[in-house]
Amino acid sequence: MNQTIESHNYLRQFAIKPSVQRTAVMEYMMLNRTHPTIDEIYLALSPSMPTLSKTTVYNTLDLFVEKGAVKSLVIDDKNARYDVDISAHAHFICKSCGAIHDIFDVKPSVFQLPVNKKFAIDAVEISYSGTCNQCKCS
Amino acid sequence: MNQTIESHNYLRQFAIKPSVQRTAVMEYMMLNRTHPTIDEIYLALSPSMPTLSKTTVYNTLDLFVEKGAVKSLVIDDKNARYDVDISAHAHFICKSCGAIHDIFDVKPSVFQLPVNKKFAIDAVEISYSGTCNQCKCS
DNA sequence: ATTATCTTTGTATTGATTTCAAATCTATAA
DNA sequence: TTATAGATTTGAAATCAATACAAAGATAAT
Repeated sequence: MNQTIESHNYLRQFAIKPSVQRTAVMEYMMLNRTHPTIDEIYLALSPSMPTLSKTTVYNTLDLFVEKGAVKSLVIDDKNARYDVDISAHAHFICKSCGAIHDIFDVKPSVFQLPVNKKFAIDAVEISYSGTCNQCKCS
Repeated sequence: MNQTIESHNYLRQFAIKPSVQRTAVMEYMMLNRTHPTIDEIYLALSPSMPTLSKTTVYNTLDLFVEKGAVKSLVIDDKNARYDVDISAHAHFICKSCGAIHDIFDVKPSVFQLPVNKKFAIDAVEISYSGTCNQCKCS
């Protein structure tokens, strides 16, 4: 399968050994760019991989984050979210329905890391919140 | 006590009825600007208020956030954090020790909310992460 | 003083995440 | 091929922050 090969290669780029489980998780991330939770990934893959364990999904995402292949988001206070798009962009969470959306039209300078004498800053997360139109109009 | 009166007045400004518990929590927040967790607040007040319930601390902070007297932070994936400083500023979390620090020297424009057709954006949280000097040098 | 309302409390429950040891898989050398 | 070491996966149990909820207590108005 084409997608499988793509996720394979992507994993290799980050020095991640592509096991069946890891490839399936990465393939899911690449096809579903919805900032999924562990549970969503597990529930989506479980039918076609009945032996998959949720612990494996936790382990796998931890590894992906450690290797820099995906970013973990803390925007949602209920669950950890994961983003396969590691480019500089912000996120919006609808406080009503919980959906998370990308916000790309943010000035690049916003993502510049400030220099600080007390801390070595190496990452920034920009999280907007409010209500999405769908929730607003219902 | 002076601090008690101050927190009293502060609560009134946000239309929060100042009960004994609410005043104690707000007083703690004003004297300890360390972005405490629910547990930290509870453990700090518990000795002098033996009947205090942790549920009350949860209820109280929920109310404070709802009324706009404090901001809740999602920067820490382990616990909710609360900040009595509601002015526009960013935060830094040390991934080693977990401490959270204010970052004030961020350009004000960074806190401007983008206009978006799909969402009504009404808040932004800017979270930096890395390692603090204390952790780096030990 | 009585009643209605608001607030606090404690217990029980939920649910995400972690821990951990056993089982399974993979790669390589003998 | 077979043996073996190392890496990965699995499932069960434990942890712990957060929530739900109903009873108890406090407050304010009549």
